[in-house]
Amino acid sequence: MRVRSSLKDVAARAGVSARTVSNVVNGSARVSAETRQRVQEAIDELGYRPNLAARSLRAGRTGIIGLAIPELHSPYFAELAGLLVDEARRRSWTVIIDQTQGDAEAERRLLTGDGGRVMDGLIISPWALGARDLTDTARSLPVVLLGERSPQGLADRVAVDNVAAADEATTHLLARGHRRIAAIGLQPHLENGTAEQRAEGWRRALRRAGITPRPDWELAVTSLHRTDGARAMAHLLDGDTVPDAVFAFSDELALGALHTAHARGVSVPRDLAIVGFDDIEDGRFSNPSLTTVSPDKRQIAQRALQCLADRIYSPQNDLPASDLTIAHRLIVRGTTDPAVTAAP
Amino acid sequence: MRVRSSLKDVAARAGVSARTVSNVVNGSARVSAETRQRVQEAIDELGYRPNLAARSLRAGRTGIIGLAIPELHSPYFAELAGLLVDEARRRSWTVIIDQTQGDAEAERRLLTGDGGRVMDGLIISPWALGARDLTDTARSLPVVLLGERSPQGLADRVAVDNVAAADEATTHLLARGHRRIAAIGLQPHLENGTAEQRAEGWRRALRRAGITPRPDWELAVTSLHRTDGARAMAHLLDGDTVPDAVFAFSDELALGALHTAHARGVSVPRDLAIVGFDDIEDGRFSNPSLTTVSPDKRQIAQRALQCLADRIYSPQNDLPASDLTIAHRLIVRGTTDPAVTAAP
DNA sequence: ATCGATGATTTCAACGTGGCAATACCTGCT
DNA sequence: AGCAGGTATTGCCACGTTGAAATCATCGAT
Repeated sequence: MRVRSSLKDVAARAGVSARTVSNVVNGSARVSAETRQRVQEAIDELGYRPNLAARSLRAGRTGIIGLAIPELHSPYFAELAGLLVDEARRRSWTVIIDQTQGDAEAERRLLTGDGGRVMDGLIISPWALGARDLTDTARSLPVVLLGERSPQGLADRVAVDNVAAADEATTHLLARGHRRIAAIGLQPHLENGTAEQRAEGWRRALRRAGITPRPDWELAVTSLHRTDGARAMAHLLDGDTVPDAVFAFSDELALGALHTAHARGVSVPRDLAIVGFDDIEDGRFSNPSLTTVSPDKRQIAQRALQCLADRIYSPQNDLPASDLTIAHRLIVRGTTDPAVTAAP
Repeated sequence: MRVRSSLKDVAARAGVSARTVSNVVNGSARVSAETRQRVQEAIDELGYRPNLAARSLRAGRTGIIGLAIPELHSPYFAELAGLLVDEARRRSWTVIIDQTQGDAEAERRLLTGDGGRVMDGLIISPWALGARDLTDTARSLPVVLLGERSPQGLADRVAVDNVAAADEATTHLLARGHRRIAAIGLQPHLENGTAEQRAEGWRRALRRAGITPRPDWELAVTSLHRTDGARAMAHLLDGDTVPDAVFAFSDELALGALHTAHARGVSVPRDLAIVGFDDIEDGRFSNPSLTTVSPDKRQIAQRALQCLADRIYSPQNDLPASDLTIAHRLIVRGTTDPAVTAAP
């Protein structure tokens, strides 16, 4: 049981050298049809499979890339991870997924490659780590950052234009006549700047409409889960002035807010409009369905892998860091437009 | 840039042999405090990291296990994957995730280890592949099946008691006075037997209550997504007799059904009660929140990894296949009980 | 018959690591 | 001084694969 045959075994059985077997497996050199067939038979009979560890040792590459995300159970990251795994397979790479849980130590450990280096490259969506922490790693390993920018210009970056997208979402609410618009999702405790950018877009849109953003309506959250959104919404509803619209920095926050509104008997979108961010599957099927900013996730996956491929296969590590802006669009659904009910 | 130092480099710098450096790294032999410190300094200065490919080649193990699931973007699998990754890290294993998309070829390719073997073991949740296909693989690689049973007894299996759980869910609906109970989620096109087991539990509960299960109320779906649930619900509402309750074989199906009910103006739970299966996060925050069968996902992750560990570290591959039944419980929420509204 | 060219196959070495056994060194004892 | 009984360190090899270069065979042209 659990027998493993090597090139040598196959070679012995086929009566050729190990190198010839290697050539057959890789198609790397010319091999006569006759020999090829004989070798192939031996391979099949022995059930030979190449040993990837040996191959990697020789080649200096593993064919494995890492994906570091805060958590896999959150729909946005799960969807993104799925797309990345697919896209990686298309390039015959395997993906190792690591969850950092927004833990700075975990993110750092991953980046420094503690305990050994397996990955040819790394795609990371940093939360706890600031851009400066990423600098060292990017020097020794191709790194693509999702969302966060690397100041030294050592790693590529793929992200949506958060300010513009948030502005657009807020402007949509303004256009529908809302004036008392709160924002949920600030994360002052994290190094990550994404939330602040979205807040900036929200403020910008309000100011343009002649409205002064209320600081007490910039609601901070610990994480981006539904519970946090629910709690923030409850807080808003308990306030002296109640908003007539909410821009949540993630769909999960938005869905949590929606749940609280429903539980408190606040009618959405009549008494309260809600816009989310991410366009996760659940938002399409919530009641009412969720208006949201939809980043082109497939594009994120494709671009991130393209960046990685460029660096991994580049002879010198002299590529300038690219900063790719991903397309996004506002999808109007039931939480801002009463006319929308059916699922797409 | 992108320099990699090896044991040899460290050895040269510290003025010792490569073997001694190896000893320091692994703590495998006695090394004098003085030497250890000198070596450690050299390691730090050079930023040495052990080469895992070489280590694997030598040891015959990679420290990597595979996780094959149909799709990562589906919340149930995403949550489960997250738990498995966590649990694996606790055992210092890394997880490679592969999505089979319910594609028989993909599942088979993965199992036969086409293109080389990296994994020390595999946890697979088979859809397209029947149990018999799994037999060959399990002979050469430790395999744990999630849900499906291996007939030859070659692979371990971890699953909930689907029949009992479905029976329980249906009995709950009966206890609340429902009589016209439909089932959504049959998958006659798949080899996977899970759906059929849940259908069996549903039929059993109905019969015990003196009700003959209507075959036209066993609704088949292509996949377990919200859309499929929405479509099935629409079909039911268009029928001559309309059910007063629905048991959906997954939470996603249930949420899709809930969405359609809402869109059609059917009040849940007053006119229609709904029970799902999986206890995904979204169900806790839907409006109303979703009654569901909750399998102990953490237990699934722990047990699956325990099985794998047992086989990987077992000197002979002579362990009998274990068949572990995972605990589950019915969580009653808003879609069956009007008294429940708030999120837990 | 000899040479060159082309194609097919082989030999050699090396990637970085850890198991094994050998060696060097030290301490205390007779 | 010689020797047993440690402890600390080292050299050699193999794991399975592939790049580079060498060898062998074949065939057509001179």
